[in-house]
Amino acid sequence: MSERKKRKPGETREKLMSAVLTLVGKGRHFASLGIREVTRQAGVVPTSFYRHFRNMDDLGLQLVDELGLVLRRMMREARENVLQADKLIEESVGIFVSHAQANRSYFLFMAQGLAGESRAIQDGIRSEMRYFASELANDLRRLKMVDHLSDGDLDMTCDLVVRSVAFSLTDLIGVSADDEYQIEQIRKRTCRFLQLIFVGAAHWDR
Amino acid sequence: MSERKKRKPGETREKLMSAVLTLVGKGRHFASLGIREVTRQAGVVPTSFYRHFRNMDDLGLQLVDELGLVLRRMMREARENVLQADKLIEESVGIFVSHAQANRSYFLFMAQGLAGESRAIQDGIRSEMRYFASELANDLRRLKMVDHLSDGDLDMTCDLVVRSVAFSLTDLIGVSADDEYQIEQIRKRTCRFLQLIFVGAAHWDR
DNA sequence: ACAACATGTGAACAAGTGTACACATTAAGC
DNA sequence: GCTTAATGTGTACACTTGTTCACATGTTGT
Repeated sequence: MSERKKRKPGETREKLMSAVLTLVGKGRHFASLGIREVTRQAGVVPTSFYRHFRNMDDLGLQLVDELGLVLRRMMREARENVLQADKLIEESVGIFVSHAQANRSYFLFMAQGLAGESRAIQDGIRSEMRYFASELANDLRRLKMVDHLSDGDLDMTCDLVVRSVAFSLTDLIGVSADDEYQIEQIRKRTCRFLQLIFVGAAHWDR
Repeated sequence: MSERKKRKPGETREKLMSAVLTLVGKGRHFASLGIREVTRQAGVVPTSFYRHFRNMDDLGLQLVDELGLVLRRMMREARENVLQADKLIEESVGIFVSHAQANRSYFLFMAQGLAGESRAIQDGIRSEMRYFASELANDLRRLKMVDHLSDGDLDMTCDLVVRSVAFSLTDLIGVSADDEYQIEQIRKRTCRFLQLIFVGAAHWDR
């Protein structure tokens, strides 16, 4: 295979997907976007859309896949940086918040998709959250922090943790991306939520 | 004032608002609805819309107000029926789930609005949730169940409770309205979440 | 070099959109 | 009963929408 010429393959595809993210980042809702609007934002003729996607839901599903990559990157960074257990929550939530800012549009899209119009996208995002929760359960087991919990109870706990963190996305929506004070408040509150949950888990028995 | 004739005042207004709820109940997202589509569903000519609302966001805001009434009715029913404290969680979650089924469209609209396109609607729904959480805190204080918690910690706990219940709305979206088994699963899981949170609150200190 | 293919483009269409205006009907107040 | 305001209706206009088609261009494999 030789080196690529002027136009990289899949360049328009990327432009279309990031056009959606741009519009979502500007406050638009995915469900209200049309093909023409997206192609216009991407600087491409409407017909090009069909070269890469069958319809908007198709594009949304591929965005969910990219979202999965973003989440995995975040998870890896958390695993590398959270070494000692005592600051586990603070570190993890901090990494989450900074990723949510760096990839704001992806997380906005995620928050929208959970109650969005496309069932397939809903399921995709829910599936990503389940995977995330199960990985979290694995990590907690490995760190020997939850030996007294049954597998089912640990899964439930991690599910609740992931949900609580995900819900804080709706808080982040409400503040402008550079309002450091408000973001710090959200970060602290999310930490307290998780601490409360882990205190509950530590005293859970039945 | 005399009795009303054929056309009740505000009849079209109601028809428009419930037309939106009908469409949302069918799986559509509020952000993707247009004036013409709503008036068509309501069996009304497009121009009538402007007699009652300035635009779709205006209608959405008035729907948030009605949602507030629905939530208050639910709260009243919970207060009447939850007498003994030992079954507090089961009873409350049960009442929530049954209300969420009876007013499915309202709660779908609520779940959508949290990450919706209109900032005003987002804020409205968040405000309803805050009110709900503060009322819950009052009740718990009155029942003498949380004497060891400071006001701030109690507020946080109730906030987390309300969020967890609200998040289960996104679960209810995913199942058809008559899938009793799945709904029962969601009910049980939500109960466990709340139990875990309350165990955490019972052992919370600092 | 040439065929096969993937990708981008412009014009075109029918259908749907938001909104304004003038007009009809009804309800309420004097 | 008459006036006034509120509410519903039909028409119209300028745009936007999704989608198709025929065609141009560039890339790849042989």
